[in-house]
Amino acid sequence: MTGYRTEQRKLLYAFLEQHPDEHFSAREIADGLSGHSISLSAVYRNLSTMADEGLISRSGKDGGREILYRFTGAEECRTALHLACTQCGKTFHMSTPAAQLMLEGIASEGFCLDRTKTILYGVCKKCGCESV
Amino acid sequence: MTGYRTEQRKLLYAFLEQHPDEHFSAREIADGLSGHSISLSAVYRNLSTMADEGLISRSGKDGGREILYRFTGAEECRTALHLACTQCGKTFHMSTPAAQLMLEGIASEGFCLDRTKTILYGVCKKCGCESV
DNA sequence: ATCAATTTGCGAATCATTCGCAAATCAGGA
DNA sequence: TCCTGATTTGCGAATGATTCGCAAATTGAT
Repeated sequence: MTGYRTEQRKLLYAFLEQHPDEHFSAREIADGLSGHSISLSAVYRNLSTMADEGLISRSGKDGGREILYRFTGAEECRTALHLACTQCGKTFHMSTPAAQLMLEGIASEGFCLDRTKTILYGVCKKCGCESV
Repeated sequence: MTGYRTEQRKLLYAFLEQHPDEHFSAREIADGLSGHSISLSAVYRNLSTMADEGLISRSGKDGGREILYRFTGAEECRTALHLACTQCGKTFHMSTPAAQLMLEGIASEGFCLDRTKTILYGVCKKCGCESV
Protein backbone atom coordinates (compact mmCIF):
# COMPACT_ATOMS: atom_id res chain seq x y z
CA MET A 1 0.00 0.00 0.00
CA THR A 2 1.79 3.06 -1.17
CA GLY A 3 1.12 5.90 1.25
CA TYR A 4 2.19 9.48 0.98
CA ARG A 5 5.30 9.16 3.07
CA THR A 6 8.23 10.72 1.27
CA GLU A 7 8.94 14.42 1.42
CA GLN A 8 8.49 14.80 -2.34
CA ARG A 9 5.19 12.99 -2.51
CA LYS A 10 3.83 15.06 0.34
CA LEU A 11 4.87 18.26 -1.39
CA LEU A 12 3.16 17.23 -4.59
CA TYR A 13 0.02 16.05 -2.83
CA ALA A 14 -0.22 19.27 -0.82
CA PHE A 15 0.17 21.41 -3.92
CA LEU A 16 -2.54 19.61 -5.88
CA GLU A 17 -4.91 19.38 -2.94
CA GLN A 18 -4.81 23.15 -2.61
CA HIS A 19 -6.05 23.54 -6.19
CA PRO A 20 -8.76 20.93 -6.63
CA ASP A 21 -10.05 20.47 -10.18
CA GLU A 22 -7.60 22.94 -11.67
CA HIS A 23 -5.49 21.95 -14.67
CA PHE A 24 -1.70 21.98 -14.48
CA SER A 25 1.09 20.71 -16.69
CA ALA A 26 3.96 18.82 -15.08
CA ARG A 27 6.18 21.81 -15.74
CA GLU A 28 3.79 24.20 -14.03
CA ILE A 29 3.66 21.97 -10.99
CA ALA A 30 7.44 21.73 -10.87
CA ASP A 31 7.64 25.51 -11.11
CA GLY A 32 5.04 25.88 -8.37
CA LEU A 33 7.22 23.72 -6.18
CA SER A 34 10.53 25.33 -7.10
CA GLY A 35 12.50 26.13 -4.01
CA HIS A 36 11.38 22.87 -2.48
CA SER A 37 13.35 19.70 -2.90
CA ILE A 38 11.69 17.79 -5.70
CA SER A 39 13.02 16.93 -9.12
CA LEU A 40 11.09 16.96 -12.36
CA SER A 41 11.44 13.18 -12.52
CA ALA A 42 9.82 12.82 -9.13
CA VAL A 43 6.99 15.09 -10.20
CA TYR A 44 6.31 12.92 -13.23
CA ARG A 45 6.68 9.67 -11.36
CA ASN A 46 4.36 10.66 -8.55
CA LEU A 47 1.80 12.17 -10.88
CA SER A 48 1.76 8.85 -12.65
CA THR A 49 1.28 6.98 -9.39
CA MET A 50 -1.49 9.29 -8.28
CA ALA A 51 -3.24 8.88 -11.61
CA ASP A 52 -3.12 5.10 -11.25
CA GLU A 53 -4.62 5.43 -7.79
CA GLY A 54 -7.41 7.60 -9.17
CA LEU A 55 -6.50 10.67 -7.16
CA ILE A 56 -5.86 12.78 -10.20
CA SER A 57 -7.06 12.75 -13.76
CA ARG A 58 -5.01 13.26 -16.90
CA SER A 59 -6.23 15.19 -19.87
CA GLY A 60 -4.80 16.77 -22.97
CA LYS A 61 -4.38 20.42 -23.68
CA ASP A 62 -6.15 21.87 -26.71
CA GLY A 63 -3.50 22.31 -29.35
CA GLY A 64 -0.51 21.64 -27.16
CA ARG A 65 1.42 18.46 -26.60
CA GLU A 66 1.52 18.68 -22.81
CA ILE A 67 -0.48 16.41 -20.55
CA LEU A 68 -2.54 18.24 -17.92
CA TYR A 69 -3.19 16.92 -14.42
CA ARG A 70 -6.10 17.71 -12.14
CA PHE A 71 -6.77 16.75 -8.53
CA THR A 72 -10.02 14.81 -8.25
CA GLY A 73 -9.78 13.72 -4.63
CA ALA A 74 -12.96 15.47 -3.53
CA GLU A 75 -16.35 13.81 -3.96
CA GLU A 76 -17.69 16.76 -5.92
CA CYS A 77 -14.94 16.39 -8.50
CA ARG A 78 -16.48 13.08 -9.44
CA THR A 79 -20.18 13.95 -9.55
CA ALA A 80 -20.57 17.46 -10.90
CA LEU A 81 -20.39 18.48 -14.51
CA HIS A 82 -17.22 20.52 -15.07
CA LEU A 83 -16.70 23.69 -17.03
CA ALA A 84 -13.02 24.32 -17.70
CA CYS A 85 -11.71 27.67 -18.84
CA THR A 86 -9.06 27.17 -21.50
CA GLN A 87 -7.53 30.55 -20.69
CA CYS A 88 -7.06 30.61 -16.93
CA GLY A 89 -7.25 26.85 -16.33
CA LYS A 90 -9.87 27.19 -13.60
CA THR A 91 -12.69 24.71 -13.42
CA PHE A 92 -16.26 25.42 -12.36
CA HIS A 93 -18.89 22.97 -11.21
CA MET A 94 -22.36 22.71 -12.60
CA SER A 95 -25.05 20.89 -10.67
CA THR A 96 -28.26 22.30 -12.07
CA PRO A 97 -31.30 20.03 -12.47
CA ALA A 98 -30.90 20.17 -16.25
CA ALA A 99 -27.32 18.97 -15.93
CA GLN A 100 -28.29 16.11 -13.63
CA LEU A 101 -31.15 15.14 -15.94
CA MET A 102 -28.86 15.08 -18.90
CA LEU A 103 -26.25 12.97 -17.16
CA GLU A 104 -28.96 10.52 -16.16
CA GLY A 105 -30.27 10.51 -19.70
CA ILE A 106 -26.85 9.53 -20.99
CA ALA A 107 -26.56 6.71 -18.48
CA SER A 108 -30.01 5.38 -19.40
CA GLU A 109 -28.88 5.01 -22.99
CA GLY A 110 -26.13 2.63 -21.98
CA PHE A 111 -23.21 5.00 -22.30
CA CYS A 112 -20.97 4.88 -19.22
CA LEU A 113 -19.47 8.25 -18.57
CA ASP A 114 -16.11 8.60 -16.92
CA ARG A 115 -17.29 10.84 -14.11
CA THR A 116 -13.88 12.36 -13.53
CA LYS A 117 -13.85 13.58 -17.12
CA THR A 118 -17.25 15.18 -17.54
CA ILE A 119 -15.64 18.37 -18.70
CA LEU A 120 -16.84 20.95 -21.18
CA TYR A 121 -14.33 23.52 -22.42
CA GLY A 122 -14.73 27.18 -23.10
CA VAL A 123 -13.92 30.59 -21.72
CA CYS A 124 -15.23 31.80 -18.38
CA LYS A 125 -16.95 35.11 -17.77
CA LYS A 126 -13.92 36.64 -16.12
CA CYS A 127 -11.59 35.81 -19.00
CA GLY A 128 -14.02 37.34 -21.46
CA CYS A 129 -16.03 35.33 -23.91
CA GLU A 130 -15.45 37.76 -26.76
CA SER A 131 -12.04 36.23 -27.31
CA VAL A 132 -13.62 33.06 -28.66
CA MET B 1 -7.37 31.69 -49.52
CA THR B 2 -5.93 28.25 -49.32
CA GLY B 3 -8.20 25.78 -51.09
CA TYR B 4 -7.97 22.03 -51.19
CA ARG B 5 -6.03 21.79 -54.39
CA THR B 6 -3.04 19.52 -53.95
CA GLU B 7 -3.29 15.78 -54.26
CA GLN B 8 -2.19 15.29 -50.63
CA ARG B 9 -4.61 17.75 -49.17
CA LYS B 10 -7.48 16.20 -51.10
CA LEU B 11 -6.55 12.75 -49.84
CA LEU B 12 -6.49 13.95 -46.26
CA TYR B 13 -9.71 15.87 -46.58
CA ALA B 14 -11.48 12.91 -48.17
CA PHE B 15 -10.32 10.58 -45.42
CA LEU B 16 -11.48 12.81 -42.59
CA GLU B 17 -14.75 13.73 -44.28
CA GLN B 18 -15.63 10.05 -44.45
CA HIS B 19 -15.32 9.74 -40.67
CA PRO B 20 -16.94 12.85 -39.24
CA ASP B 21 -16.49 13.39 -35.52
CA GLU B 22 -14.25 10.36 -35.07
CA HIS B 23 -10.93 10.70 -33.27
CA PHE B 24 -7.66 9.85 -35.04
CA SER B 25 -4.00 10.36 -34.28
CA ALA B 26 -1.73 11.64 -37.02
CA ARG B 27 -0.15 8.21 -37.22
CA GLU B 28 -3.53 6.50 -37.66
CA ILE B 29 -4.41 8.87 -40.46
CA ALA B 30 -1.08 8.27 -42.18
CA ASP B 31 -1.65 4.54 -41.88
CA GLY B 32 -5.16 4.91 -43.23
CA LEU B 33 -3.68 6.64 -46.26
CA SER B 34 -0.74 4.31 -46.73
CA GLY B 35 -0.47 3.27 -50.34
CA HIS B 36 -1.38 6.79 -51.39
CA SER B 37 1.25 9.40 -51.99
CA ILE B 38 1.37 11.47 -48.83
CA SER B 39 4.18 11.82 -46.33
CA LEU B 40 3.83 12.03 -42.58
CA SER B 41 5.04 15.63 -42.73
CA ALA B 42 2.29 16.54 -45.15
CA VAL B 43 -0.26 14.87 -42.89
CA TYR B 44 0.89 16.98 -39.95
CA ARG B 45 1.15 20.16 -41.95
CA ASN B 46 -2.28 19.86 -43.47
CA LEU B 47 -3.91 18.83 -40.21
CA SER B 48 -2.46 21.98 -38.73
CA THR B 49 -3.82 24.08 -41.56
CA MET B 50 -7.25 22.50 -41.31
CA ALA B 51 -7.30 23.11 -37.58
CA ASP B 52 -6.50 26.77 -38.12
CA GLU B 53 -9.33 26.97 -40.61
CA GLY B 54 -11.70 25.42 -38.10
CA LEU B 55 -12.43 22.33 -40.18
CA ILE B 56 -11.06 19.95 -37.60
CA SER B 57 -10.62 20.06 -33.86
CA ARG B 58 -7.61 18.94 -31.86
CA SER B 59 -7.88 17.18 -28.56
CA GLY B 60 -5.69 15.13 -26.29
CA LYS B 61 -5.90 11.44 -25.65
CA ASP B 62 -6.53 10.32 -22.09
CA GLY B 63 -3.17 9.24 -20.74
CA GLY B 64 -1.29 9.35 -24.00
CA ARG B 65 0.84 12.04 -25.48
CA GLU B 66 -0.63 11.93 -28.96
CA ILE B 67 -2.84 14.69 -30.31
CA LEU B 68 -6.14 13.50 -31.75
CA TYR B 69 -7.87 15.11 -34.70
CA ARG B 70 -11.55 15.12 -35.53
CA PHE B 71 -13.46 16.40 -38.55
CA THR B 72 -16.00 19.01 -37.53
CA GLY B 73 -17.04 20.22 -40.96
CA ALA B 74 -20.70 19.27 -40.55
CA GLU B 75 -23.13 21.62 -38.84
CA GLU B 76 -24.16 18.95 -36.36
CA CYS B 77 -20.59 18.57 -35.18
CA ARG B 78 -20.79 22.09 -33.84
CA THR B 79 -24.20 22.07 -32.17
CA ALA B 80 -24.80 18.68 -30.60
CA LEU B 81 -23.37 17.45 -27.34
CA HIS B 82 -20.81 14.74 -28.07
CA LEU B 83 -20.25 11.43 -26.35
CA ALA B 84 -16.88 9.96 -27.23
CA CYS B 85 -16.01 6.33 -26.58
CA THR B 86 -12.47 6.09 -25.31
CA GLN B 87 -12.21 2.50 -26.50
CA CYS B 88 -13.38 2.55 -30.11
CA GLY B 89 -12.94 6.27 -30.78
CA LYS B 90 -16.48 6.66 -32.13
CA THR B 91 -18.46 9.73 -31.24
CA PHE B 92 -22.20 9.89 -30.68
CA HIS B 93 -24.43 12.93 -30.74
CA MET B 94 -26.87 13.89 -28.05
CA SER B 95 -29.61 16.39 -28.78
CA THR B 96 -32.18 15.66 -26.09
CA PRO B 97 -34.16 18.54 -24.58
CA ALA B 98 -32.27 18.13 -21.30
CA ALA B 99 -28.98 18.49 -23.14
CA GLN B 100 -30.12 21.61 -24.97
CA LEU B 101 -31.47 23.07 -21.73
CA MET B 102 -28.21 22.48 -20.00
CA LEU B 103 -26.15 24.02 -22.79
CA GLU B 104 -28.39 27.07 -22.70
CA GLY B 105 -28.07 27.20 -18.92
CA ILE B 106 -24.30 27.32 -19.22
CA ALA B 107 -24.45 30.12 -21.77
CA SER B 108 -26.79 32.15 -19.59
CA GLU B 109 -24.23 32.08 -16.82
CA GLY B 110 -21.70 33.82 -18.98
CA PHE B 111 -19.54 30.82 -19.80
CA CYS B 112 -18.81 30.59 -23.53
CA LEU B 113 -18.52 26.99 -24.58
CA ASP B 114 -16.32 25.97 -27.45
CA ARG B 115 -19.05 24.20 -29.40
CA THR B 116 -16.64 21.98 -31.28
CA LYS B 117 -15.42 20.61 -27.96
CA THR B 118 -18.60 19.81 -26.08
CA ILE B 119 -17.42 16.28 -25.55
CA LEU B 120 -18.04 13.91 -22.65
CA TYR B 121 -15.88 10.80 -22.45
CA GLY B 122 -16.80 7.28 -21.46
CA VAL B 123 -17.43 3.85 -22.90
CA CYS B 124 -20.23 3.16 -25.33
CA LYS B 125 -22.76 0.36 -25.00
CA LYS B 126 -21.12 -1.75 -27.67
CA CYS B 127 -17.69 -1.61 -26.05
CA GLY B 128 -19.15 -2.68 -22.72
CA CYS B 129 -19.43 -0.39 -19.76
CA GLU B 130 -18.29 -3.01 -17.29
CA SER B 131 -14.71 -2.34 -18.30
CA VAL B 132 -14.82 1.03 -16.60
C1' DA C 1 5.39 26.87 -71.99
C1' DT C 2 7.16 29.90 -68.30
C1' DC C 3 7.43 31.79 -63.76
C1' DA C 4 6.60 33.05 -59.03
C1' DA C 5 4.39 31.15 -55.21
C1' DT C 6 3.02 27.20 -52.67
C1' DT C 7 3.61 22.60 -51.13
C1' DT C 8 6.05 18.44 -50.82
C1' DG C 9 9.37 14.89 -48.77
C1' DC C 10 13.20 14.09 -46.33
C1' DG C 11 16.13 14.31 -42.36
C1' DA C 12 17.40 16.89 -38.43
C1' DA C 13 15.80 19.47 -34.35
C1' DT C 14 12.64 20.12 -30.46
C1' DC C 15 10.27 19.17 -26.44
C1' DA C 16 7.50 16.56 -23.12
C1' DT C 17 7.77 12.35 -21.05
C1' DT C 18 9.90 7.91 -19.65
C1' DC C 19 13.83 4.86 -18.42
C1' DG C 20 18.07 3.03 -16.19
C1' DC C 21 20.83 3.01 -12.50
C1' DA C 22 23.62 4.32 -8.51
C1' DA C 23 22.95 6.92 -4.27
C1' DA C 24 19.71 8.47 -0.66
C1' DT C 25 15.73 7.66 2.18
C1' DC C 26 12.37 4.93 4.42
C1' DA C 27 9.91 1.57 7.73
C1' DG C 28 10.29 -1.68 10.99
C1' DG C 29 12.60 -5.13 13.84
C1' DA C 30 16.57 -6.16 16.94
C1' DT D 1 19.25 3.75 18.32
C1' DC D 2 21.32 0.91 14.58
C1' DC D 3 20.80 -2.32 10.69
C1' DT D 4 18.68 -4.13 6.57
C1' DG D 5 15.99 -4.77 2.64
C1' DA D 6 12.73 -2.34 -0.08
C1' DT D 7 11.29 1.94 -2.07
C1' DT D 8 12.19 6.39 -3.96
C1' DT D 9 15.11 9.92 -5.50
C1' DG D 10 17.94 12.70 -8.92
C1' DC D 11 20.48 12.75 -12.78
C1' DG D 12 21.32 12.08 -17.58
C1' DA D 13 20.26 9.42 -21.54
C1' DA D 14 16.59 7.43 -24.45
C1' DT D 15 12.05 7.67 -26.59
C1' DG D 16 8.44 9.21 -29.46
C1' DA D 17 5.34 12.61 -31.30
C1' DT D 18 5.52 16.84 -33.55
C1' DT D 19 7.84 20.71 -35.91
C1' DC D 20 11.46 22.91 -38.76
C1' DG D 21 14.66 23.90 -42.68
C1' DC D 22 15.58 23.51 -47.16
C1' DA D 23 16.04 21.87 -51.90
C1' DA D 24 13.09 19.73 -55.37
C1' DA D 25 8.39 19.15 -57.25
C1' DT D 26 3.84 20.88 -58.11
C1' DT D 27 0.48 24.42 -58.77
C1' DG D 28 -2.26 28.26 -61.10
C1' DA D 29 -2.11 32.11 -63.85
C1' DT D 30 -0.25 34.52 -67.54
